[in-house]
Amino acid sequence: MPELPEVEVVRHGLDVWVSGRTIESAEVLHPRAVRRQEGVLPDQLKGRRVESADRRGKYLWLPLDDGAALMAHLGMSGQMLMLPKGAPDEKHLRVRVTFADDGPEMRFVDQRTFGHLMVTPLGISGGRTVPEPIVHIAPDPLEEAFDEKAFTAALKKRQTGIKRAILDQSLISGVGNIYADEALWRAKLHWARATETLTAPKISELLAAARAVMTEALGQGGTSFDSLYVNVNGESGYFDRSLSVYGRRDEPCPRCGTPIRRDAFMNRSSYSCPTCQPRPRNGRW
DNA sequence: ATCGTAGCCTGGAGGC
DNA sequence: TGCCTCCAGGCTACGA
Repeated sequence: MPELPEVEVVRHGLDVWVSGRTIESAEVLHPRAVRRQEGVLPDQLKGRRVESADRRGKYLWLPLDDGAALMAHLGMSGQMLMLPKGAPDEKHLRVRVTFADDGPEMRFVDQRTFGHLMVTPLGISGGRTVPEPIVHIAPDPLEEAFDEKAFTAALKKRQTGIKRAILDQSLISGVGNIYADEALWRAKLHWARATETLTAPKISELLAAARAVMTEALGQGGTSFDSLYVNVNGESGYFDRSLSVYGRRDEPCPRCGTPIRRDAFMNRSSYSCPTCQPRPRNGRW
């Protein structure tokens, strides 16, 4: 499941493989794979040169030489793959982009179709140039532009639980269910802890934990539970071995040995240690 | 404005 | 064996 570290691995791969290349054609094989302007995307891409590959949170984009950008969100199962021309099509191939040279083509493959591509103008947000549709999302914690004081102030104003808050991309971007659980465990915070009860030092500790776990995951190529997350060469990451709580129901807490619990949360799961992360008396869901 | 939830989607796992 | 239900979960739309 691609969160910030996984998307960064893909971004880096695209930067290496497509920067400076000129797009020859684009082919859309599934209508849901392109949002807003599926019919014109091929025309918008044809003949454009890719400048680089950029990212904020879980969004990545390729700035183009006409000032627009090809933006991608991988959703749950999206992959960006580089493959030689003529390689057999994947079962869930959604978009194919070919280049005006002999190098590999770029493919957007997505089993569950939660991901999408889009050609969009660029705008300004948080001191950076980003695609217009995502100017509302906050900087991610690995960005220079991330403003810890502003984040702390905004967080304390929220009337909700801490996990719900850090999954809100308008407060902090790039954190998904896996790294939220890992960061909360490292900071010894229960997911339902009311945001307004957190002190600035505790928020700072949580942020440091989020940065640390995501940086470590990046160093191991990201987290792959199944074949759904892979880099541009189709290779899995192996940070799943280093996860402390996520997906480890009933396994011992690496810190104290208490069996990890799984709670239902927002129609999905939260993993935590009952001893290190006691349930707050006045928690919020 | 703020907060919380349903629904989108496919395929693997597990129950019967 | 095959059918059924559950589960994974980021984001948008929408209701309170």
